Amino acid sequence: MKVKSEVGHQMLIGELSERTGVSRRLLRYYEDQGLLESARSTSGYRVYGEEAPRTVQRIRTLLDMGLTTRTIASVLPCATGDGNEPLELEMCPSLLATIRRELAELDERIDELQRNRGALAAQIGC
DNA sequence: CTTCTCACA
DNA sequence: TGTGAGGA
Repeated sequence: MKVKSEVGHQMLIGELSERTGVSRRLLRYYEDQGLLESARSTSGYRVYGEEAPRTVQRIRTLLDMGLTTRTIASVLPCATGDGNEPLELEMCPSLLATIRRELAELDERIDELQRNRGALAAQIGC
């Protein structure tokens, strides 16, 4: 058996891109935003570990929840949800605060949208 | 494959 | 938030 370092599946950006369906350009962008990290090969290429595809998936689902990259950068370390559907967050006081703040901003936007909707609907007698 | 920049939706 | 292009 492998007693020492299990290197796992390392990959370059092209492979990570294919496995995740996220463009290379976007993967670099995520790294720029502090969401994704990579090691470098001797030739300067980005090298990703085997957990990278899962990390990218988590980034995608958090973006789909409407979070900004900045927020995701702080939330991501708490994300432990495995590969598929349900993202699981290891809750802690600061994460809870972040989520509550996000909900509050969402409620504010909803209120504003409802006011906009009301004003507009009134114009056609609804 | 890398970096950077400018521009744009 | 995400992309394309051009150049070193």
